[in-house]
Amino acid sequence: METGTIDIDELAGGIDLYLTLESGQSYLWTRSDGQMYTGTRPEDAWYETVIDGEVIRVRQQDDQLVWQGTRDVEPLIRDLLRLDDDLPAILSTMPTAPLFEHARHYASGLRVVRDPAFPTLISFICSAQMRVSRIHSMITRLRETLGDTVTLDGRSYHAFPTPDQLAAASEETLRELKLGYRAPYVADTADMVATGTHPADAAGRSYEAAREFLTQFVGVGQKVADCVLLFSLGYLEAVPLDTWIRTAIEQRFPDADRGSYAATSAAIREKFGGEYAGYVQTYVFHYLRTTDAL
DNA sequence: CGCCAGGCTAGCG
DNA sequence: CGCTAGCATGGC
Repeated sequence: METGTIDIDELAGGIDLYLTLESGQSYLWTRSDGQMYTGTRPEDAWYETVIDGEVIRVRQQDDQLVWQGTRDVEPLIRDLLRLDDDLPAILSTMPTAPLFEHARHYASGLRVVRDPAFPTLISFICSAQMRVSRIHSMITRLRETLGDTVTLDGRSYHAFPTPDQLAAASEETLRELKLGYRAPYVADTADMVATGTHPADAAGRSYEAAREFLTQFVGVGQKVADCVLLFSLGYLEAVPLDTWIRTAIEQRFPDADRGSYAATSAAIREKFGGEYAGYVQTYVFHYLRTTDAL
């Protein structure tokens, strides 16, 4: 086992690990105390996952991120948590309205994640009409049932299934894992990826072309595509229009409602500051979802 | 019991 | 193109 630390003071804008991993962006981590998405901050608990075949354990202790891994996973952590992002610079693009001020203070230290593309694609296909905590349980079941097992220090950890592993599961199996009507979407999309069409191939295209590319996957509309672009492929301008943001538009930005998803999306992207509108949206989403601000 | 959750697809006009 | 019924599941 390798271990190490990352000084939070050296990160521009620091980090709040709890907010970053429990704000409904990433569903690939679990908490060693089993209290994920219960609204409680971990005290001594670790966040744990398997990425690229490596076990990663990380927790926040005072002014450090402490990590353990099957090898030196610090570069992996820096990549996954976007530790190189200059948070103050990004948040300085937030418009000056009370909603944004509240969200910025409420979620101070939250970083947008950079998760691997295939798990993100499947996670957000599963997210349709589903609460955050339940998306996490669905994805955890997929990992524990279908993914590789990797051990660290005598304990087992589970990777998200590969496209081949997920494609090999029947729709019936996926329904037993409580995916509901999303089971055939996941099965069909896993099959597409296993046979050569990869979501990461959306990268490099213009934002709207990348979004269109992703909608070829079964169960992926424009909203899910925006989530993949923002939380995996680094399109920080992508603003997913979910029910929370739609309610906020209705109540606070009614003039941004242009009817279609694409037109409303473009309008709200400007309302949210443009280049980093998706980053801003992630703060607003977490603020709205976990308070009674609406 | 009804309502809602990080929506999408297929079928219709 | 836009509109809508139907779709699983569990917590409140």
